[in-house]
Amino acid sequence: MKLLIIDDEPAITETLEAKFRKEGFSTFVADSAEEGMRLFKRVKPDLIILDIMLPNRSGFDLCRAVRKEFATPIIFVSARADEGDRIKGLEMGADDYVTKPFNMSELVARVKAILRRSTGEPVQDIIERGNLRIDPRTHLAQLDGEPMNLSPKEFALLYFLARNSGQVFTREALLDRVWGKDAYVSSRTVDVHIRWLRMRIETDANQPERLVTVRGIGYKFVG
Amino acid sequence: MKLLIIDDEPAITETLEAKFRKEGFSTFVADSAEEGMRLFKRVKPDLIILDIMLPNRSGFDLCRAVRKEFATPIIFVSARADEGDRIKGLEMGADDYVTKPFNMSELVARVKAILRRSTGEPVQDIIERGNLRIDPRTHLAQLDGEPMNLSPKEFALLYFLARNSGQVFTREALLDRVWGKDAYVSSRTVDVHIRWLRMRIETDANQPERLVTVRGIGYKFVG
DNA sequence: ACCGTCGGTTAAGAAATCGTAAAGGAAGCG
DNA sequence: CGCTTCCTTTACGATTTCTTAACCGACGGT
Repeated sequence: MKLLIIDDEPAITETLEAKFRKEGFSTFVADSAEEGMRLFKRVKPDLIILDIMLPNRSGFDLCRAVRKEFATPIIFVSARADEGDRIKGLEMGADDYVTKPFNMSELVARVKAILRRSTGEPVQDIIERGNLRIDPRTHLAQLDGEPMNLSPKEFALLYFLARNSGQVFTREALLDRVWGKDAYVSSRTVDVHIRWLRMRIETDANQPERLVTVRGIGYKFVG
Repeated sequence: MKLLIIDDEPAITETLEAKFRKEGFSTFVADSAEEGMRLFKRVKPDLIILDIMLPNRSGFDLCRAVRKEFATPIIFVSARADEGDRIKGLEMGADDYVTKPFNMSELVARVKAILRRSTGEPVQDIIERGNLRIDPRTHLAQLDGEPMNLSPKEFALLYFLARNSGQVFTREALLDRVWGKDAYVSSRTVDVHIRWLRMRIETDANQPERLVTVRGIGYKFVG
């Protein structure tokens, strides 16, 4: 299990690193958001422990950047017990929020709980449907073994529909669950993304066999 | 969805049971760890709500025993806001940890969230009537295994009538419940849709056996 | 049998829905 | 700052679906 720790206080990072190594994790440390982003892309950690108060860009920005493409669990760490920050963090998709000074054992327990939840068997990570293979962990989608170059939204939409294969979703439901609950976007936007996906995975985009329209309802993945 | 509640305070279990039954869960109650383990093995619940403070063996032991073999989600409930317990609970594999007194609606929300994550599907809505099969989740209607291509209204009407098989509905009632309360259309519109459905599911459209007219009243589904 | 009402049937026009292309804007990146 | 990629909106046309209206036969009461 790989852990990415992003904090600019050496005292903190050293303590965390020692503790988590003892618990059997591989740890990577960055002392800025930029360095953190670089490391993230390179090592693709299983979880991020992120300090909000960072030089230059705040931790919020990094969280947003990561969440745009990946579902990697993020735990916020902050010196401020500010309730506003807490809410902001959780709204942004953080999986947990811990204020300094924190109990080290508690943090370890929370990390383990989140990892168990996010990597546990109920959620099958890699999805295979016919000649289609989607791996959310590496953010790689393949068609007949050939990597497709999907945009973040395309990927998220295809992954969601393929994961819930057969089930029909209205455009609104897709916006809720792929775009996010608070995305105020025209529902026709879904159509456009569906079209782009069809051009990639359908042999004949006029006779869709995988991404099927259910007239009056929405779309579903078949296969 | 089956819920196993393990707590030795009748006041708590009764409240929980009432609330979750109202939400549509099947509930099973045990007032000790031993009884809880017996019930667990027999009913294989989808989720366990577990009090830590139990006579004889503590809830921790039960959690460990269950987790040795099964991945059933467990929510801990405790009167103590003791940080040590909290950590212990999370470390042991609890999926959540709630301290008494707790907000009932919040607990329901957490239970639903965890179940959604671990099973991915809510309820079984599929209707089967003879050679007819209607699945609203995939929006697929089949006759002898062959998919019929129903329009949205046709699908909704057939699903409603089949679901309330045997019951007669006036055209107005059908408009209310299939078209919607605020639909302002002629009641004869129903006749037309009934005809289209008959042409699809009746062997002899002149002698309807499934979508039967009740003269002077309306229509009913037989089967 | 007669007559009034009810339901069956059909076709045409209206309305809704979807596919598609293209333009503008936002955000990331060097 | 300029470039690129990605996202969203919008408009128009094609197609499907819905509704209405009209006509006709069937049924039931008298």
